Amino acid sequence: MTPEEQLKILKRGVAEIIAEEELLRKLRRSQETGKPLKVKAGFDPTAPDLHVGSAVVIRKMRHFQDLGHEVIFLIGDFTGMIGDPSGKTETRRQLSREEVLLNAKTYEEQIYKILNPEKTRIVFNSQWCSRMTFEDVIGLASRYTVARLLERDDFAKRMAANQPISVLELLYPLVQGYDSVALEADVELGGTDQKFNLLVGRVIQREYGLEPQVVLTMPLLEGIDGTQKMSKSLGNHIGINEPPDEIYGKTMSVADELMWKYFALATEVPETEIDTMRKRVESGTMHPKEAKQRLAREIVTLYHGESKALSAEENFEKVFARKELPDETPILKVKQTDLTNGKIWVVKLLVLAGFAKSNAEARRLIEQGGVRINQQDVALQNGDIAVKDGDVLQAGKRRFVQIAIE
RNA sequence: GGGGAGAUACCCAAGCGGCCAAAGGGGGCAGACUGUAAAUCUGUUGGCGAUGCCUUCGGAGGUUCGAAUCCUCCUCUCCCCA
Repeated sequence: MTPEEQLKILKRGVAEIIAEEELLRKLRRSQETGKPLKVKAGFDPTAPDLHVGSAVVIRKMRHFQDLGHEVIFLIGDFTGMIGDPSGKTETRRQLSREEVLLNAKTYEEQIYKILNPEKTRIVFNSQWCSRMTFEDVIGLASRYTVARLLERDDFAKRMAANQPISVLELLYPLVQGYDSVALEADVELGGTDQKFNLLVGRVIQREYGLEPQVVLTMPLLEGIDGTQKMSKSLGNHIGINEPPDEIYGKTMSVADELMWKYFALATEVPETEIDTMRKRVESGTMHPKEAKQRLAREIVTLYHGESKALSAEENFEKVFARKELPDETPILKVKQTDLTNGKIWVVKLLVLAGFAKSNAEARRLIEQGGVRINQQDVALQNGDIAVKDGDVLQAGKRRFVQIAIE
């Protein structure tokens, strides 16, 4: 494949390439010398649950792999092990060596749903960071100015809003840049929110006498709430490890306007095909639901295979279109000792099922008409109710559990 | 080093001696409407088998019949000066 053809594939879905000519040059050289490009992307060691949003970058890594390049999956364990002493200790607490290794293992299990294990190198930045002397650190720090660090958008905003910025945070971009030096990266991938850090990497590499990396940013995918970027902590994510029904259902709840972005960034459906669908939906010859079902199928197929995708679709239709009970529901084991004369307090049952965190919350759920047993509404006045094997408890529209007495 | 401002529930933010489990907004959850869309509207959003009780307003003490509100010390943040 010619470098030009490679470039075309790599350009799909990207937000920005800095600089495109440089990438083309690197691709050409790679082909001439037979030396694959080193493509690096960094990941936080604290969040081992990958979702469709974080997969956008990983999918792009896969594209590089398929073109024969070397992909380096960098886990930023060094910074994670230091933690950030400023402000919110909870969000950036210090991780132990064991935790980091455990998280790394979890990453491995997940990324190979996307990446080719044969062509992936997993590295930890503690490998070189922890060996740096204070002298090395001073040397690194002297290569960048505070003014330039403060150019970064969120730093600038926080300065303007009189919010704290720790020196460590200021150092993060430099550490990340140094990673590119240590790895001699040719290309670094990241979300558009990483653009600043990725660019710092170019400057630092040049300072250390290396050819600057090409920076390739991917658009951030909004979560299922449709407004904020997908993230686990915001709870608007679709995890790639979630069961097929969950992935399917969550995808269906994405706003219509957003589904095209999902198609482009989260699936491999050819761009021309996406365009055609979009035109058909806009002209009214295709129902938006139909297009979105295709989307949901595509995404489930990527992580669970086609047959699971089809059964997820069938289940979805059954539960939400026909309002029937799903084929399979999780089992809730109710102990004989929880029952009095075969009865149990509804409120307690909801807590037992994990549908409410407290009795008060369970009460509210019932008062608001969100609870059903075998499709029958339950009221608070029902008090203790008789339950038997096979009864199905439902909270809200999508949470079901089947009771098994033991 | 000196001076000033501030820390309130998941987040933002009002309250500045009792009427405060704490306004308002966001988010979440539930209901209606739908294509489980989105948007919109309504309700709800500390705990307790509960017309009452218990725990919450950065932390620890204190004043008071009574403290988110007043005092003392501590921790953290921001601003101005050096």
